[in-house]
Amino acid sequence: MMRDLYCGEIREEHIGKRVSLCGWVQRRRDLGGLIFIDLRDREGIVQLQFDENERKAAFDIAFTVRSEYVIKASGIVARRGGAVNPDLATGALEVLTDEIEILSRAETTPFEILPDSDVKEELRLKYRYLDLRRADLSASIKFRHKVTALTRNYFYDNGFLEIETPILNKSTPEGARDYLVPSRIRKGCFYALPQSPQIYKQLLMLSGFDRYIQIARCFRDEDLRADRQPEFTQIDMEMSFIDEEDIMTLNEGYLKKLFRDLLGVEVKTPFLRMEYAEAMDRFGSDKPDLRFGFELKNLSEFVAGCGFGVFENALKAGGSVRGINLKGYAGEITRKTVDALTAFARDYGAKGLAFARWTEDAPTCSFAKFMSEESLSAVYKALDFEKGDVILIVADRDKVVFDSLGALRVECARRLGLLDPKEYKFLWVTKFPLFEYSEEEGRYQAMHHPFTAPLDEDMGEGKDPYKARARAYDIVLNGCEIGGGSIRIHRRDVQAKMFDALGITPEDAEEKFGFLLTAFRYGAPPHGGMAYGLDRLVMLMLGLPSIKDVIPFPKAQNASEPMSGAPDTVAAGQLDDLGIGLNM
RNA sequence: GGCCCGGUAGUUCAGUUGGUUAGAACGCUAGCCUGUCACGCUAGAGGUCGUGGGUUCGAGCCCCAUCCGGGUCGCCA
Repeated sequence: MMRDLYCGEIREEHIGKRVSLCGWVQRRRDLGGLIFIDLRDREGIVQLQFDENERKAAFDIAFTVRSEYVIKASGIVARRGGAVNPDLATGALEVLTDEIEILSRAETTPFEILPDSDVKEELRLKYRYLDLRRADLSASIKFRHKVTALTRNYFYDNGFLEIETPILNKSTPEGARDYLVPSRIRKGCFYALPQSPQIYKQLLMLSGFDRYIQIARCFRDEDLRADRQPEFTQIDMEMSFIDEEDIMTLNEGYLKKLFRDLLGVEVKTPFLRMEYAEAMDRFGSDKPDLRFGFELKNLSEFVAGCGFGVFENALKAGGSVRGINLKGYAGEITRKTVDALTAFARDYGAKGLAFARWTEDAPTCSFAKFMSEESLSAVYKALDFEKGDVILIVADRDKVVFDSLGALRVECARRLGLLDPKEYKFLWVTKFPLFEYSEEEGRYQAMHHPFTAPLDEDMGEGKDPYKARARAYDIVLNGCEIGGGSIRIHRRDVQAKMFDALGITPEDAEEKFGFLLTAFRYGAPPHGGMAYGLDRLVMLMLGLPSIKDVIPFPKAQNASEPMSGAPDTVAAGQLDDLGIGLNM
């Protein structure tokens, strides 16, 4: 029964040899007394040839074969009698088939199994097993395997141990919503699925496994996006007796090897490093895309008392006025485009967009008439505004200014075709704020997580803890956060201060994280680590628009799985076993 | 929860100002064809225009409601 080799593996060296192949019928071409079948398996396609005059029995079976039938075929490999197909690795060869067995018939599939077929995602997900037969999707899944294999090997070679952490965990309701799993043995109690293996990997450090790696499934019950699934995979690592530099250097080596071996792309190391504050100031984002310019300029000092109410009010409210210059793109960024960009900026909270466009002798400016001439020329000068340019300005709270301008510079680059998916710009963003204020909750929250160590220089007497920066770092690729991590707190007193600053009482801390705090009593090494979003990383490497394209069985936007229908209701008896009653 | 886009044959889509029997391509079925590879030629089958209501002599098209899908903002320590 066993095949001799994969269809896509047949080469010149097999000419004259007899082979047995198994696969799916991609296409049948019936020329009368001659039939060709393209046979497909996971490694590719080869052409089977059936000649009525020479091999009548096989020909008669081939006549009845239809698309997606599963067949076994045997015959002699030969050079093609007709033209070569340059699009196939096997394009100069064919198998003169004398034996064919239909292993399974197939109904007409709901969509054609073609590499470039453009089918609604809903249908693709419902019949995902058919979608996975398509060459482009199956190539992505195979590529993903290569990434995980290389990843394991790289970290194994560097002394890392792969260790599994639990899936059924205690819920620690900081951060994202947990997926909960009811306990039958302890009715009324719930496990939570891990949002990350964070606490367990830290405990592994306390246990002495000083280099840990895991390719870990993680779960977050939040809304989906093109780059966000409720169930996703992290490349998760942790190390002891190291600092930021050690982790960054090791991971630069990893990414360099990953991109060289799997994409043939040489990336320069060390990567550029930029503090969070600089990233925000220059790019309005903590994950700036460095493939293009359009940097933000702070115009606040030039527009104080300028006469334009919108600008002045933003400053009075403690905000800022900032702008970008789309240098030389006045031709492409038309007035109509500016209107579209204004609508775009509104999505990010901006109330409007001040702009100036200079195509003719003098600029067209949306705010010149409200401003003193000195202020206007100061603004133009600060932005280096010249003929051929378009400038866009937002005045608001800093958060809105950064969010909207940060998004605008990327949107403009996208519209101008400046985003080359084959260009890879890596960046470490460092020294994130330790805390961020949540307006919804009315309190400070940990920006990374509550186990992140503060910078030594930001601690101590008289320092405002809420201005402290963290020993946290993100690795950014082309404007996308592909990973992040931090040096962790390994001293109980510092951890206690951290909880105190977060408004978590010692009793709450004990209740939620007591086991970790207790563990710190018995000798904790300095440690830190990071984690990559594997799905995003693979998506970016392949230049694909969605992580669904690199996940075999992804969830749809409503977090359901269209093929199986999960999530679904369960029998009343199952709920009784769990002591659960529904209240809907 | 907000905003944007979409739902017409198995698939991808077109469908004019509201007007005769809703079209095309691919796929499917049958026939012919010995060098195709997106084979070709001929013929054929295939439709709850997402659903419900309304306006109208007449609705795929207009109005209201609703369901489903995608993207995005909020959200995602």
